[in-house]
Amino acid sequence: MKLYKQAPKRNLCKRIHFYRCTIGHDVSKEIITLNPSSKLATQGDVAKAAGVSTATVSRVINQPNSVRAGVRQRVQAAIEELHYVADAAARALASKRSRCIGAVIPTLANAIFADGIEAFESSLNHASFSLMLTTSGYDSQHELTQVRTLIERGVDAVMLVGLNHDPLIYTLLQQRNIPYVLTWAYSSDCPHPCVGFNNYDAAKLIPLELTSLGHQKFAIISGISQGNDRAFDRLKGMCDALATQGISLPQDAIIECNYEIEAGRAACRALLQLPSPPTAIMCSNDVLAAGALLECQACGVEVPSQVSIAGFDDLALSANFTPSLTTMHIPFKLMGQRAAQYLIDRLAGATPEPQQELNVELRLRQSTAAPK
Amino acid sequence: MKLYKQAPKRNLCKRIHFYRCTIGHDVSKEIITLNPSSKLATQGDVAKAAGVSTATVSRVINQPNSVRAGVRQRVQAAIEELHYVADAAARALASKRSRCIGAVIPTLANAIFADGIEAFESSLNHASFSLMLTTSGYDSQHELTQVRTLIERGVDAVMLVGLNHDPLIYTLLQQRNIPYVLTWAYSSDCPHPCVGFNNYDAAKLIPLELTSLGHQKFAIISGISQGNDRAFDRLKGMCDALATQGISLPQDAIIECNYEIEAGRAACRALLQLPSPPTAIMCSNDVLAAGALLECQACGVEVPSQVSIAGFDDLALSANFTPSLTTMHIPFKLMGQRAAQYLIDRLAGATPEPQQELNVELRLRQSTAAPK
DNA sequence: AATTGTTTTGTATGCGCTTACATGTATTAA
DNA sequence: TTAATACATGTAAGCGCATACAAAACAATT
Repeated sequence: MKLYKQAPKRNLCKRIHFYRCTIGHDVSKEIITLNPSSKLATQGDVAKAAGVSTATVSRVINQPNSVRAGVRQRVQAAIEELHYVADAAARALASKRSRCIGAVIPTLANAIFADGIEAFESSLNHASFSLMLTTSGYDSQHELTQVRTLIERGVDAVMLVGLNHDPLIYTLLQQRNIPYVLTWAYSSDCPHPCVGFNNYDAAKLIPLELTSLGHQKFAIISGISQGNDRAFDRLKGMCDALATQGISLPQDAIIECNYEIEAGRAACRALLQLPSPPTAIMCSNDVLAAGALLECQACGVEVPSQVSIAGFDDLALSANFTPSLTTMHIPFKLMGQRAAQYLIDRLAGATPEPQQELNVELRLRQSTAAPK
Repeated sequence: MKLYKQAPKRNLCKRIHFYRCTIGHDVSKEIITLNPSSKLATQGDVAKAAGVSTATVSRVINQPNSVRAGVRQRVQAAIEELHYVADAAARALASKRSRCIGAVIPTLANAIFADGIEAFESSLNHASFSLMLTTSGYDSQHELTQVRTLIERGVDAVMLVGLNHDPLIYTLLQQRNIPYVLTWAYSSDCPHPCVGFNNYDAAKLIPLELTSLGHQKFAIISGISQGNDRAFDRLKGMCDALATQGISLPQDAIIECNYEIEAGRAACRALLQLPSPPTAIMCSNDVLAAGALLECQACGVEVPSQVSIAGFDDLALSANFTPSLTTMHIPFKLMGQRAAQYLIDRLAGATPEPQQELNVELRLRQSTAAPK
């Protein structure tokens, strides 16, 4: 009995060799034997051990090249010897730099922000910055609270998602001269530094593609647009592009809901039940599109023959559905890297390009086709 | 034309009322007018303004009850007046407490850790702690590096995922008396504080359920077990439980791969092509199970009639597939809350229960059935 | 009113580091 | 060789706060 129909194209997997690792395996090379009750070594201890002043120790750590090689090595040896670790609070107090960068994202759920944040964190790490991450739950007042918290924590810079924020946030940041960058969105006339893409323009591409396939009856499943400029812009982009094609959507063909798969399903269900159901459903996010697709599967509605579905964001899942999901691909990883680099450069005193637009790409896949 | 087959059960969505919010909308009530070039107010400024000493200002902030009401109000007024914000670095230096808690998780992708971390962060916030989040990429040496970084940052406590870590991590933490908690796993004989569930025991339930349905030919798609105790335990649990049923798996029926949907697909493809393909595929994670399910869909293999598929983690998506995915439900949110509470209590000087086991629950859904 | 005990407030030190400035040493040019 | 210069290192002053201890104010008791 061979169930399988098609030949494999690749082999991403490894065969197992298990029972070889036991819990508690030891991979360390170095065990420090230090009296836990004894005080931690300070810069002064290192200085004494190396026979130099604390200023020299500080220089070895912060500007190694300004110390002669012989002295530097002696200090470094003492640092190793004493397991010296600089006290971050003291450094921050004296230098006025915490080397921490704060970020406020709407949520960690759905992996919508995962790739971008992971790249952001990784880039910060490489530049010896740490990430202080908070979530706002898509609530602009909570976002303000979180920014306040980050400022109190003494972060050197802040990353935010979207263009639309309580103006007080900018006031607070500017007052303290804290660099910040907006992400997940871009606008050429944005008065703030931003790294992202134009949600409005990107969203326009989807209905244009679908009308060129011959669709006339549309519906939209959108995120809650109030307080969410990305959702708002995507929705407006879709509507405006339809308008250029002479199509205006009835109110009941547009549904706003949370970015949850169940919500996408429910919205799709409602749309399919309309007196005159759409032949194409555009979703402002892949989570919603996945919900719509799954709802169609659950109800036996054929995609794309009975209804076309398009998403936005190109999550990892989307290419793997059957039918695979047509969606807007966003270079999230690059976005995270660029946002991090912007802040790192700013903190280094440089003046990097404040508005950076990223290219998006409509990935046409199986979930969209000409209507019957 | 009515495409829709079944009646809606709920309406999670809101109708749209858009074009009412424009980018840059103003939701703030307070605009601070402060000379950006002027120095930020310090405790001394507040003290002067309120006619008290800096010690009193400090007390108003840290132990309000120890200050008489009248004085306290005067100080608070001065704080407001001057927009005083305490300097976190100075506080940390003087008090030896940063009120930051560090966490190292394997990855942000796939939302595997999202719910737990979000709850963790939220709980910390409520107790005035901030989260410093880093990722290890499932690499124990990188995890060690990240823990070192967190320690250097002066975090008050640390959260880790899994039971199995480089022993040096414990040494470093214990030396400095930094509380820590392990999560996403639990073992009654774990020598470290942990909040989680027994991956081994939980995993056993799945093959037992499937054998009771009559399955005899199994395959497993596992995460990479080396260096990942959760993956290892789940895999071992499944194998051991099968062994109790007199079933031993051939080597080629077990595939380890990364927690990526494409990897799950590829693994499933390979399994279905075996000379004697399984009637049940157990996946140690829902991402892999989703990949398996989607691969079956893509190839026209019927689930569960031709092959049963089970997952682990109960991600939001899993209940929404068609067929819906049988999987192990884990109370991730609760886990995050409990882990945070443990650390908060420890830092408050209490001695909370060091080992906390959470209940898991096998959610039987449509993707598993008796074999033909 | 005097005494004792309790609560509230002030004084002053130091947390551990960075950095401006002073000092000392090596290098170069004249 | 000497003076001028560049470079390396040391000295010492805070950074802004918490907190031990001292002092003062207040309350309770006699």
